[in-house]
Amino acid sequence: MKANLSDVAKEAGVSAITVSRALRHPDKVSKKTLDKIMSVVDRLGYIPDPAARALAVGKTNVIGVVVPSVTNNVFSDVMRGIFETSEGTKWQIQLGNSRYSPLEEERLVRTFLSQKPAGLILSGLEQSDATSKLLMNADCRIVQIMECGPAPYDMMIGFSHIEASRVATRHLLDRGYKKPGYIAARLDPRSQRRLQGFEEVTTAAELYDRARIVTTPRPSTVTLGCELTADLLSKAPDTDAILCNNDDLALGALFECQRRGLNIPNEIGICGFNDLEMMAVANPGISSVHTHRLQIGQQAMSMMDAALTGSGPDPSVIDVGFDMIARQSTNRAAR
Amino acid sequence: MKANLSDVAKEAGVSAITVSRALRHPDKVSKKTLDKIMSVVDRLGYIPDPAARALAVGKTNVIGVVVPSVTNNVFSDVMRGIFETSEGTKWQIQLGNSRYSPLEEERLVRTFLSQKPAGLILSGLEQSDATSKLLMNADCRIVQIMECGPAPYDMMIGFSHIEASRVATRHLLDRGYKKPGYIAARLDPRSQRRLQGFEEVTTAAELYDRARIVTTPRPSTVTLGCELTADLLSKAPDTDAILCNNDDLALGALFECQRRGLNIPNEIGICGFNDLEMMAVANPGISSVHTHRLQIGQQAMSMMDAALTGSGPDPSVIDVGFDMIARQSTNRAAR
DNA sequence: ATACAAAATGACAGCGCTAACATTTGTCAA
DNA sequence: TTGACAAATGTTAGCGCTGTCATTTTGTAT
Repeated sequence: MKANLSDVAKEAGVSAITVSRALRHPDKVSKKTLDKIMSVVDRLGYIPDPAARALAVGKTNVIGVVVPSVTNNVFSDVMRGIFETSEGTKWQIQLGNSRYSPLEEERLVRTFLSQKPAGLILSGLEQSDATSKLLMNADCRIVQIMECGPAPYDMMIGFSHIEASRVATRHLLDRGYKKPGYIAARLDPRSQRRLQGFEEVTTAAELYDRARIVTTPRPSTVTLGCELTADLLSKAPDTDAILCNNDDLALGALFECQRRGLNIPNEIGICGFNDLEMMAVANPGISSVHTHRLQIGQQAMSMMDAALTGSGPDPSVIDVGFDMIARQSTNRAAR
Repeated sequence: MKANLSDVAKEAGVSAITVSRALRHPDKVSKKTLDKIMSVVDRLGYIPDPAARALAVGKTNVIGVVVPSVTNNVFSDVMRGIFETSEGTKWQIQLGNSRYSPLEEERLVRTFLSQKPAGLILSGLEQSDATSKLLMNADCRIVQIMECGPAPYDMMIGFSHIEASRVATRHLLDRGYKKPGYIAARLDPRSQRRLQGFEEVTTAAELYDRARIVTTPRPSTVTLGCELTADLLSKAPDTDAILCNNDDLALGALFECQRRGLNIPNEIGICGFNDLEMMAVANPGISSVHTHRLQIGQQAMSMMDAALTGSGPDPSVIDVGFDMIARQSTNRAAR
């Protein structure tokens, strides 16, 4: 039923290898035979078998992508960028969900590597030792995404989370908030660095108070944002600003404060992280650190493509930065 | 460097096929040789080459999943269910993003089929003619998700969107709203059926008004919810309830109405669709039709697994239903 | 017309694995 | 002890493709 190379070859009156060449290196085949072969390919609906090709070449067109979550808005934007940019290229995206587990990540990397992928896209700087070893010896290109840091395996694109949260914290202090708190869910390494930035800056300003930091290992949701805010306000009722580890929590904080009749931004300021689209239209608009998630996905994929096709330079490490977006929720009246 | 079957075989003092059997059909190999082989496999860190296996067997362990969006909350929940449930099985998920384009879907199905997948998971009832033909002749199991309808290719899991929106519309009428409007973005087939349900019920109640239906092909966002609401209220200012095609739009509607100082639910009622987690904690809580997205993903995957491993019955079509969740946003005071 | 290089095409082997069949080994009853 | 049968293991071939090298064809300069 399904045609293979030699079927096409027979039909076109050439040898199999010529058909292979026509498909892979059209410039190595005369115009005339190329045309004939292509017409036969069309007529027979021939589609090359990727497994056979992979076996012969020892490489696939697969690019493995490991993300810690498929539901998190941040990663879905990144994924969208990757998918978008991969379209029209020969690269085939294969997605793995590590669920924030280094062990699961290791398993995924192992599985991906066994498929002889052309490339691997991973999140973050730190991997388990075993994963690191696998990656160092891996015979494929690697892009680490989301963060920027020293010693990439290969290529890297992201931004400094600690610097971003320093900027957000300073923003709160600049606006005159004196008792800022911090709420965070599921502390992955990036969240930890963000918390660290907050601690640094508040400590330097002598405004650090351990009681105003509320965290939980549970996954982040808007509902959890409400709960953590309630927690924070019961432990430290005089808190006058909340820096949220992400925007889900920030929206929850907003809802919770509204319910309590707290005036935002005067009685309490709220600042999120990531700047999800909805932050701009909430009431009041929520200040947030805008992160270039889509761009990270897009550029990760185009770096990968450039590296694999050998086209263009190899920028290797890109810091896409971030933007502090100040909105109503931290726009405290001068006092 | 990397060990293959015959390396293992040599080391274990058996033939290659015995190693293959030890790995694939351990019961066909004596306990003694099995142990020996396994220890060599461990020692050499042998990992089978999936491409070679695929070529020999003419089938892979890949299950192709085509979703229309990777950012939409609905599909990220479904994806999560699929990934979760695939863990621990031998099935390898391969994700494709059709971006709501039937042509892109066709391309993806074609690509997936060329890889001889074990199964395919697709969204919705309708595919392009070409896609349909591919699927009917496909040598793999198929699960259609999100909707329930007649004539599945193979298996199916979802719910009736038209019935769900009928119920939501009746809910609004039951609560005494007399001038309900409808807002929708990107009208995929499921959204269209939801709109249809709204039209049916309002027409039957003699409350249908074309001017109260505002749609746009743009992708759905909270911001767009604000805009569509503004549109609706400018075209038909006396609208007293908004049924939103999804929860992003509903949240946008809430924000917009708040900004206009409209009392929710008394001056205007708002009802969403999907019941995202945040609906419950918004102010006021937003009524919504709860859909079992995670469950759809999970069950789609377990149906697939059962069908492929031949274990368990073959329920073929499952309607997971939906639940109308009434909250404050439609709780109009009796008048 | 001849020589020669370059372009186009082909023959062959092999990537790593497994299905199908073939052979050996083990077990048990007569 | 022998034969019959089952269990365990092995041999062979081939899945569909492409790299390498060999051969043929074409184009060009003399």
